[in-house]
Amino acid sequence: MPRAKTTPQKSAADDAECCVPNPSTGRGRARTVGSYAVLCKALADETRLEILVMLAERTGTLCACEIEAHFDLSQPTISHHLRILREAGLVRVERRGTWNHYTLERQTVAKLAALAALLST
Amino acid sequence: MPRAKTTPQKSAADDAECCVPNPSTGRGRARTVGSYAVLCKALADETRLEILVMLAERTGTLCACEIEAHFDLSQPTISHHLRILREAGLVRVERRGTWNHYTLERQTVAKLAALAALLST
DNA sequence: GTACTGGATCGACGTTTATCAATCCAGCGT
DNA sequence: ACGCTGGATTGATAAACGTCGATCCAGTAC
Repeated sequence: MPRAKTTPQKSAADDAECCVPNPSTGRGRARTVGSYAVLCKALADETRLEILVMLAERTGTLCACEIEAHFDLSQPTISHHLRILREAGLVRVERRGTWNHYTLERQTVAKLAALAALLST
Repeated sequence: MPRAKTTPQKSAADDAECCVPNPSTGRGRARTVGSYAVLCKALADETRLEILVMLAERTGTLCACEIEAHFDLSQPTISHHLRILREAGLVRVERRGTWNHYTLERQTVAKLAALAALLST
């Protein structure tokens, strides 16, 4: 606990405080963070990041089978990653007949940029 | 891998292709991703995100004791999170006497913006 | 109808992660 | 020298995560 207030003398270092007095502690928007946590969690995997880069490189859509062909992972694993990306709002799926076409949800990517901006303030 | 690609030839479905022909198998540059994965992993925790927001709100530094006082977590847990943030290059620590002062490493935050830009291409 | 195929879901297994209590280390003060 | 204090390190534990094989479901083609 920051108990350094008991001796306010200017003994050796007057500013030997542990930190700045910490006023009002801007506790305000440090609570909106949960929304970004799920987003970052979805991005915190190399496979998922690579999928997103694949989608970003192609402006069009990409079907799941092609995504799957790009990795040495099993089909359930890719399906699992796509599910996480979908639930995070990072990709959108469109069923065309039997095949699923995925597109990047750039609106959610913008949220990542918003986080970067929030931390640059 | 029994699910090997059978390369759906034009059996009967003329244009019912699963996706665009997929030429050149763009396997190229989707490899830079590993660098971003560690960054996102460090961000993929609510506590760590909140610490970063605290640091971003204050332009100055923040000592570990004050960070610890903000959470209901034990001291080793906070120390663990700070370690991960440090190893990810997101914060820089400066030992002043007994206390450790942390500052946000905005250069690394810029890397997050770079990822957002990469995905917006 | 049956047969086939793209994809999701279900268990299960091994690894990683967040958390804690206990301990250890390094400065500071008397 | 001591004691005290801020922080890091060390196990240990429980939850979450990534991966797979097996299975199931929904379209399509025959």
